[in-house]
Amino acid sequence: MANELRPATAKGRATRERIVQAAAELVAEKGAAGMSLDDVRARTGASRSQLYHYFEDRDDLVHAVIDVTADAVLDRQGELLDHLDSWAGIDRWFDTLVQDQIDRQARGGCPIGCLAGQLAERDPDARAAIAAGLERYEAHLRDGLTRMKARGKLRKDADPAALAIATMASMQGGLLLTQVRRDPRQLRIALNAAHNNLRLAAA
Amino acid sequence: MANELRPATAKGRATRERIVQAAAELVAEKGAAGMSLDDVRARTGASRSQLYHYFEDRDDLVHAVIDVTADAVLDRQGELLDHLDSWAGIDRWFDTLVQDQIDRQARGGCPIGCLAGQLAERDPDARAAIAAGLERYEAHLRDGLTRMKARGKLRKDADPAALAIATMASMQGGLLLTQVRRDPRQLRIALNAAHNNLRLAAA
DNA sequence: CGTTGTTTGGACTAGATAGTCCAGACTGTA
DNA sequence: TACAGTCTGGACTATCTAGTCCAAACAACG
Repeated sequence: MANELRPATAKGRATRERIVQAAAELVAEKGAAGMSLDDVRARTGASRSQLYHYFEDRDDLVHAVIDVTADAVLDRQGELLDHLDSWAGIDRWFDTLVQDQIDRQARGGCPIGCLAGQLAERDPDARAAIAAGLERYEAHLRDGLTRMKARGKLRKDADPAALAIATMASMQGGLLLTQVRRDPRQLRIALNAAHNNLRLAAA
Repeated sequence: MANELRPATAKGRATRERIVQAAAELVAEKGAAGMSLDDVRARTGASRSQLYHYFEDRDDLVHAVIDVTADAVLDRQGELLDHLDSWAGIDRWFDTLVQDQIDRQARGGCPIGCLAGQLAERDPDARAAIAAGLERYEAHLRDGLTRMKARGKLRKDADPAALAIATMASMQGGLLLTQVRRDPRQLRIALNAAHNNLRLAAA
C-alpha cells in the first residue's frame, strides 16, 4: 500500500505526529490558508514524500490540524472542564479564560473558533470537524449544568443545552472582540453577562 | 502622479468602485486569502494596471474591502440601528438578525466578524479596520442604550458601554455557532441570553 | 542472508500568484 | 488643435505552491 493513513510503525507515528504538530503551529500563526506545505517541510525537516505518505493532500492535513487543535484546547483546560457543575467551578473556568487572554496579550482568539471563519464556507469537511471540536467543548459545560439541575441547583424549567449554547456564544464572541480590540476586558464583560444569564436559571 | 489613491475623474471613481465591489464579493465567497487579483480581474474585466492604479497593493485592496463591507452591513440594517433605544427596537433588531440567518440558511456568519479570525493576527492594519467597522456598529447600540438610560428606562448604575459589548459578543458568538452548525437557532438562543442580560439593567 | 513492506529523499511538473513596466487611449482644458 | 494629466491594455518576471514519481534507505523477520 502506498498511502497508509495510520502509520504502521512507531517511527511512522512519530513522524506523522511531528508533521501535524508543526502544521498546527503554522495554522495558528499564519492562518489555515497561509500555511504552506513548504513551511511544514522547513519546520519539520520532512520531505515532500513524507507529507504525502501520511496525508492524502493538503486538506487532509488541515483536517488533522483541526482535530489536534481541539484536542490541545480540551487537554490544556483539563480538569477545569470536569468541574463545570458548580458556580465556583464555572467562575474558575471563566477566570482562567480571561487570565489566559491577559497572558497572551489578547492575541490569537479561540484556536478553534478562529478556524470557523476561515474554513466554514470553504471546506464542508473542515466545518464538520470544527463543529465536532466545539461540540466536545460545549458538552463539558452542558453536562455540568445538567448535573447542577439534577442536584437542584438550577430551576426545574432550566434548559442546560440552551444555557450551554448561550455561554459558548458569549465566550466565542468575547474572544473575537478581545482579539480584534486587543483588550481582554471584552471577554471579561462578555463572560460576566454569560454569568448573569446562567444565574437567572439558578433555583 | 502615477498612483492616485483617490481617482480624479468620475470614470476613475466608478472603476475603483467596481473593483472594490467585486473584491468584496470574492472575499465573502472565498475568504480574504482566497481572493486573488486574477479573480477580481476576471469578474470586473479590469486590467492589471487598473488594479495597481487604484490600489497600492493587494493588502490595500483588502483594507478597502473591509471598509466597504462594514459600510454595507450598516447600510443594510439602516434605520433598524437608529432605534436601538427601546426594548421593542432592540427586539426588532434581534429578530431581523435571526431571520436573516434563516433566509441565508445559516451561511456566511457575520461579514465583518468573519474577517477578524482571518486577518486579525496577519495584518495589523486590517485588524484596525475591522475594529473600526465593529466599533461603528456597536456605537449604534451603545448610543441607543445611553438614550434609554437618560430616559430612565435603565437603572442609574447601568453601564451602556458594557451592555453594548456583551450584546455584541453574544451576537458574534451566536453567528459563529450558527455558521459552524448551520443552525440559526444558535443565534436565537444567544440573543435571548443577551436580551436577558439587558433586562437585568432595566429600571 | 534475502525478502517484504514501510519510510524517506529529492527531482520534477504544472499552474497560480503578486507585482512591474511601458506604451497607448482617453478626456478635459488652454 | 495641442497639451497634460488620467486611465487602460497587456506582456513579462519572479516566486511560490500543490502534487507526482521513482529509487533508495531502513527495519522486521523468515
